[in-house]
Amino acid sequence: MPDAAYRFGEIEKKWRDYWARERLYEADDGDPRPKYYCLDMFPYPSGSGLHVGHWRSYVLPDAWSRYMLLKGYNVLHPMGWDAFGLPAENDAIKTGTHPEVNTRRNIANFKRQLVDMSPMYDWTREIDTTDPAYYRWTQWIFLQMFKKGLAYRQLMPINWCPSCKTGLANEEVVGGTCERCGATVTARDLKQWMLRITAYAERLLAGLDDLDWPEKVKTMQRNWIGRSEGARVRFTALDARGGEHPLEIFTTRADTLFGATYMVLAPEHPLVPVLTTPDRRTDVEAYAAAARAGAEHERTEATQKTGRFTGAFAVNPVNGEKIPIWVADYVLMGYGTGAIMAVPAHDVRDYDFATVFGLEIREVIAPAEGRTEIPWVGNGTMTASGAFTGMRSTDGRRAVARWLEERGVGRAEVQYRLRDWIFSRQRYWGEPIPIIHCPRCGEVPVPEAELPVRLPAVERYEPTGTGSSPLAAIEDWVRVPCPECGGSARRETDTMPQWAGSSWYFLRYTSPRSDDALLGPAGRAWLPVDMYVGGVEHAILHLLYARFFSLFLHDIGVIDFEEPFTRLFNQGMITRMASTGRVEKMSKSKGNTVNPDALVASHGCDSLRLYELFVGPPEMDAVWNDDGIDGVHRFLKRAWKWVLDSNGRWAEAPSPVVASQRHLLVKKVTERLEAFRLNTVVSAMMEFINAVHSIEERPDRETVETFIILISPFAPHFAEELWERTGHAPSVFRQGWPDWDDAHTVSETVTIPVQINGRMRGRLTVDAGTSEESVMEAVRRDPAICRHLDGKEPRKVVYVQDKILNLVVN
RNA sequence: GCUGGUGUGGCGGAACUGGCAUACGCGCCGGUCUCAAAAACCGGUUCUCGCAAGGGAUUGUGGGUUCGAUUCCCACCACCAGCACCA
Repeated sequence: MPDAAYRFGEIEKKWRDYWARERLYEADDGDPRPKYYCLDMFPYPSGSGLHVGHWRSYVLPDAWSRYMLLKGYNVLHPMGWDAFGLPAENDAIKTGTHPEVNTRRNIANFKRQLVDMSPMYDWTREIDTTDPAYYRWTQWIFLQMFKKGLAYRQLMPINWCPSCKTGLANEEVVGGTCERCGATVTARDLKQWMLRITAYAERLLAGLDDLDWPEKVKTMQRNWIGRSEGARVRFTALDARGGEHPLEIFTTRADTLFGATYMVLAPEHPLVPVLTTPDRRTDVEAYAAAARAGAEHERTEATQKTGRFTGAFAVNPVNGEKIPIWVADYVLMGYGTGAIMAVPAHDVRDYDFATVFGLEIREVIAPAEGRTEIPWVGNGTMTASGAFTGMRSTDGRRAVARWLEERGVGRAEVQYRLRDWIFSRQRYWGEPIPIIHCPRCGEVPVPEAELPVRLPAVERYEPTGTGSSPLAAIEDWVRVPCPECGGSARRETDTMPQWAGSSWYFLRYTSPRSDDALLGPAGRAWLPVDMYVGGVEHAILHLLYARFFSLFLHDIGVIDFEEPFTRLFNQGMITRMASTGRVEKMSKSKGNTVNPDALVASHGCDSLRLYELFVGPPEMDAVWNDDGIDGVHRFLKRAWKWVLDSNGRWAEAPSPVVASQRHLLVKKVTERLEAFRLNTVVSAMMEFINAVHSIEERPDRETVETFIILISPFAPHFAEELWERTGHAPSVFRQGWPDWDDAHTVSETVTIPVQINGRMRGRLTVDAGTSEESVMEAVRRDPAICRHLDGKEPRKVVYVQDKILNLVVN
């Protein structure tokens, strides 16, 4: 007599061992079934381990992968470690433990916790970005970019985090603070490695159109790339001695060129020292120096416009007018040409500036009918604009650009907000940049055969703070012969940012042990990724970089597609009600985490998996409820009992009610799963158990089998155990996903709500397909409904067969 | 300011294509079992008037379309997220 109790602890261990032994999750390169690649964003293996919020992001793709497996796909569902990064390094500084030791320990702990979830990861394909066999290829990609001129070194004013003592990418600066540590970012001039992502701006933008991604993420990327169409216009600036200097600006509003009443240079603009007149030099230089010292965000947060007049003037090419040249920090060197023409009548920022300094405001666009605001930034009709007067501003923009081009003083141009990617980090725990600096040959790539350039052992992990990484102190590592001339040369000591390894890891899972190529021969068939699941916090950074790497690898023939992630799904976060009554993100730093280990012990892995799905719509944030898991646990116990109570004593055939419940369940679960409405999948199964429970008849074998297969992606151990106990050989995951027949999902009688003047007044149970006349007949025989008619005849009868009857009376 | 999202019971949420609002779960109330408690199981639970039968109200607010609106349209409010002097 088998044990009737639901002993989840024993069951879960039994099947986890079985699946591992049977290698159920290993994806076979040669499998003839159609492939399906379902990818989770791989984690940074932090020391603090997993909380129930992390679980959520892994349970959904796992349930989806198991569903695809049951649908007959050859599923690849891998996992790995994004293990370079500052926490391990900071820990090394504090404790002296080598980051590698630390990282390995954290990975082991993280993996143990992940295994507790019973995801169907193919662990034979596990990768680790800090493994030299892996980062060899990260370095290889860098070298290919270097050879194509896409990686270059430049002295740049960069974002510098004084706490992390390293430069940051623009993408890593959030509201003027360091994304990692929250310190205020300052500006600093350093020679930096850059990746020319801007060369791909147009393709990164265009590629978004066809992706099955959340619109929100696509919009964020579009905004980040920030394409604007406009014109480059050459003014002529005059210095104090009458010398002429071309001064180029970018504008999206060439139609307002006649309204330019002054010009503004960014404080860093090279013409500032050239143009400033001697009497103003001290003042202007002080202003420019102060502006440059402040970080960019300080400039953008200032409410009051500031600036200085250089004393110089420029000539407007359309009318020969001389207008004053100012310096102001509201113009940024990093966008366009670092100089603008100012049209205060039609630009809010120029208007604010002109108001502060009393500069001329000249209207050249007549606003739309009836509007009188100044500044008017919309379209309108051009006025006081020479030959262009009377044109609509949209046409005028093109006309002016053409006019400028004909005279060689301008042309139409597209600008992007996107800037090149600052790729240098002055830290230890990252991929060494594989370049050698030779005094004779310059920047020489490390020969590919010598990759990887391994991280050397160091004694001190502290960043120097001087702008060099700790690697600079290892003389015998730094000093190498030049690969080209053999003379003495020095290694590059900067390392790559954490984003480097994650920009291409999804490729490597497909052929993780390939030694002679980034992508092995079996790899291509798995790609691209069919479903990518992860948090929306990577909407810009990681996803843009990964797309950039993919475009590049496509162009050099490594892969044969341009977009790596066909479909993207963003999970919501798990939040928790704080004592203040506010909802906060669940995180270690907030101290509000819920530990899954305890819940696995008390309720079981399957209950927790189910609750992670049931907690709310997957794309939205969800508030964790400590008692919520009790509900799904009770459901599992009821379902368990329902199956085993009739085990071996099945009904010959299902009653019509049970049959219809079964087909309805398959339909609901399948449709809701396809729509990613996982919370409602769980409730559909609960409703089913409630329904068959109240029917109080023994189920037939097929109904029970169907239920077990349907629940298996969500509660795999539970399903596998019941599958075995009901007399099947494992595994339930080798079964096919059941079908439903619509003929069974509709019942023979229907209950029709009866409304009178739109208000619910009763219900009628009739045969499906009953005619209007018969229904009206039934209404007349029903006194409870008739009394609401007040003895009157309906003025209008609306009858939707099998749906509703609405009677309109006056 | 711009862009995107969200507003439904005490709480998380459900509602296919315009057709019974509040499924499912939590919590709460009552019951069974127990010396007792927990667990488990059974029943109830939008608000409101009413002893009841029954009535009325209700999907952020105000309008509109419709026999009928959580769903479509217009205007507004609140909250959340991202971006923000990008010329």
